[in-house]
Amino acid sequence: MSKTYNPSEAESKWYSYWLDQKFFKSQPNPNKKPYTIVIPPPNVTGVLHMGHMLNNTIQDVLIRRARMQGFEACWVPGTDHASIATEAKVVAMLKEQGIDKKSLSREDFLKYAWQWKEKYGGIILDQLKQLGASCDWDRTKFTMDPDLYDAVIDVFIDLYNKGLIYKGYRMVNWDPQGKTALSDEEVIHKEVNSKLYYMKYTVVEENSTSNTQNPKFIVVATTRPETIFGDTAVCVNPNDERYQFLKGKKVIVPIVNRAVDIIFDEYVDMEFGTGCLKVTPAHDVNDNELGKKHNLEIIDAMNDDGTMATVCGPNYAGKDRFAVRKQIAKDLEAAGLLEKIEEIKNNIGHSERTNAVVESRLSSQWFVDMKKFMAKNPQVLEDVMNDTIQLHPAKFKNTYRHWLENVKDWCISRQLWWGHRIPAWYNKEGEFVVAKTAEHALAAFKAKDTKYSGLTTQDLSQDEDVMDTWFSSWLWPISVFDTNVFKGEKPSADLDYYYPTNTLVTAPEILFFWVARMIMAGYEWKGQLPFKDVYLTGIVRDPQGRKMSKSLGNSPDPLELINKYGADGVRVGMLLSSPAGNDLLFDVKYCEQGRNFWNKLWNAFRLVDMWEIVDAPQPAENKVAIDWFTEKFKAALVEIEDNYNGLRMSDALMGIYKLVWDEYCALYLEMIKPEFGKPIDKYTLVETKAIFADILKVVHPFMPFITEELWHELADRDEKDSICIAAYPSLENANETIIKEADVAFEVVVQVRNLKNSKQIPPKQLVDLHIKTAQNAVYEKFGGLIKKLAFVENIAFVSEKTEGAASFVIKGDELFVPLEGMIDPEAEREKLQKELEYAQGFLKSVEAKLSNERFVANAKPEVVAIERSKKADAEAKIKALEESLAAFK
RNA sequence: GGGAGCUUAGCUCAGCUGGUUCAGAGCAUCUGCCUUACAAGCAGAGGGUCGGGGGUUCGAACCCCUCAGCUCCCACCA
Repeated sequence: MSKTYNPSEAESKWYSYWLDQKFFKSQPNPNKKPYTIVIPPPNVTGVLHMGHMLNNTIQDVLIRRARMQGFEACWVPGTDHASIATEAKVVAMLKEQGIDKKSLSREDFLKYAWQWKEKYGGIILDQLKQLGASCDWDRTKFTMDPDLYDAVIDVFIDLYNKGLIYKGYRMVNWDPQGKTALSDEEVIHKEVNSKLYYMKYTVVEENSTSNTQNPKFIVVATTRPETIFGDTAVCVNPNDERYQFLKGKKVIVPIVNRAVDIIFDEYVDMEFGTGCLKVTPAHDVNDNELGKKHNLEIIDAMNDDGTMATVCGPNYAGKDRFAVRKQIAKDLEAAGLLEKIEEIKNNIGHSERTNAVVESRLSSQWFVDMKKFMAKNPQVLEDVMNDTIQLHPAKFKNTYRHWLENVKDWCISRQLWWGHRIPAWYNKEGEFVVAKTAEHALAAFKAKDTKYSGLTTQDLSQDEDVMDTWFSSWLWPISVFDTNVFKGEKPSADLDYYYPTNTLVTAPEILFFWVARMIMAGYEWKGQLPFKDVYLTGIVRDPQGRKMSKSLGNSPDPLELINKYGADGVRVGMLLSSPAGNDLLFDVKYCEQGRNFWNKLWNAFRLVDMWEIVDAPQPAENKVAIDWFTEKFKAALVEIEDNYNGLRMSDALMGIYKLVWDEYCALYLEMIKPEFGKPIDKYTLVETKAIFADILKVVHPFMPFITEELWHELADRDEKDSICIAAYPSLENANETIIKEADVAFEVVVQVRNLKNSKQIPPKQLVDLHIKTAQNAVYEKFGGLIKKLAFVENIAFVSEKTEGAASFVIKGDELFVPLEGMIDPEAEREKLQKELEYAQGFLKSVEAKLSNERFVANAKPEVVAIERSKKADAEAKIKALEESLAAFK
């Protein structure tokens, strides 16, 4: 009864074994170099999706390989509190229970939020375990753990004290659904179909006696008629001939019936719309700039939830902005003040998290002064540009630079409760100090001025807002190891040892959100870069190239995939098609291929496992097979290593795949395989198992479970002897000679097999092989293997062409397979003739090159030498072919 | 509107500074095999004038120009 492999059983068995044995646990070890990865913390309440699968498989492959290579491998897991996303989920959950967030106190709301976090938090980490992720789980961190929370507060205070954080009343991106400010990076611009409304503004004539019967209008085009309540001017270009008559005039804003000034500014594009721009300083960034320049009044016409403000009057106040847009259009039409509506396409900002249409809104927010910050930390840009920090693929360097060179101040306050609360304290007059606690704040007030001497902590209230999630994640590579360093203390032993980390694996979408800012934080608080390599993964798409999304339902459930193909199969499936930085079109067929791969490995083991040992000398061809494979293995390993070093994970995997499938299974095992039921010599079996063990090691980072299973099947091992801590095979240069010789032998095998195939001779039917060559040695050395692989009975060296034989030419050697009666001489002749013509054509092109003086003079000597040897080879081949052919004449 | 990148076999992609192996890999396809490790397999085979055009060079998938198509990022034109 042959053994079978059950992936799910093996996966749970070996994963708990690894945990029990603490193989993933890491501590600073002065005798080893560290290899560190910090996980991009997934949302604490998230569930595993295909992007995580890809991302974490890559990290696990890297970390497992490093561990086997003798590094002190440390992969730190954790989760992110995801302020706005989590708060939105909790609000939705409460709503389902009939609870309105507004009815809750901050404390009560946070209680619910924490309950939610306890319930759903960490599910995703358990899912990662099913994938085989070898994280040091004892180091699991959460961005709102007390110490990490503290670190964020310390950082805020530190930056404030350094003058790098300021509070400002400014135009910010406002999410009316989340009712919070957003940073520029959280606004996604999408092209949408909009309407351009042409509205008539009546021109006020100074001389009121002039014809009121026939008032003059100017027409203003806008996509946002609902903001007319905030209009405080109409602007035209001073060079616009059409509107010169408006100088010093006022116009009446329709519906609102307010007279506003005409202002002139070159900002206005004469080509767009009518060349008249309504200016709404409270609701548009540009209008706001114009407002400042021309000293305009600011009228805020909208509430924080996107409904219209009371200033809009009873007909509109309290109604949603989009409803009012339509209503205004109607009302304008009714009043005869709407000239036309035009369909246009324009870009509208949407909230990254809630997808609500973002408003520009004036409000009081906290900002990080990025220009100052960058001036202080020029390495943030330099070290990426000079590859001290390497981005993979490198094309992202440009993107990175462009962003940094145009970086805007970072709005870090969010009008939410779930997050790190801003450590600013206000007195009743609204004056504030930044301090860690109310007590500190009180002291700070008192230190500022004696007029605060009567103040008590009761008089102080803390800022209601929390910070942008990324304001905690940017500390991640430091804060998972040490949080006191932000207080200005000496770095902990952990931080000193593990930092900087080695490789960060993440998505290009968060290059600015996260990667760039981690680099900033790294220099600011540790004086050092946070990682050396950044591997930017692509987006996982479906086979049609569409982004995987819940609404399309085109995303497979990762856990179902694991169930079906085994974690090993899915890991391989993810990486088979995933060059760094390119999107990958995911198809389950890759998982199938992955499953077939581990199945292949398993069957190879079954074969090796069933052989009985015989006490006999080792056959010569087995020795040759072992020698050959040993060199082949070295050569493959060098190539695989090179791919790893360039973080070309798919290429590394493909190298391993071919090593296992083509070289080890299809060739090596077939070479040494005894006849069915026959035993094998001891030496060969021992060697074969040793080779197998080395192969398992190389495969292990990609397929950890089955390799662990086979590691233990292959030999008796005690419980400390796991493949995940076994020493990775060392790199050695291969002896290319034997590899090249073997390639000639394999060419013979293929030719013989092909011959049988084309003549419909059963593959296992024995044939003879005659070889006409000047160099017998190679054929003698590999003769045994040729016989075995090609089912050849006798090999004879001949000096003349064999009659009645099929023939082929390899290099300058002629080979014959006598097949009396099965040969069509005419067909043979034609085949040889064709080959001859090809070879002659080839020779001609080589000769043309060599006879070109400029080639010989200009080309590198190596290149010329190569051409010369090509010429010699071609000539030898032609000679052999001609001889073969001559026999037919 | 600015910037980056892509176009190589039916599909997904390699091809590092122009010159062995330069036209490749995996999958798919076709042919023949249920040969006791594996049909989730074995043995073979076919398939591309490297998006079009022009140029530089002894030599171009690779460098330059140009045209066409696609993708992504950034950006406040109502």
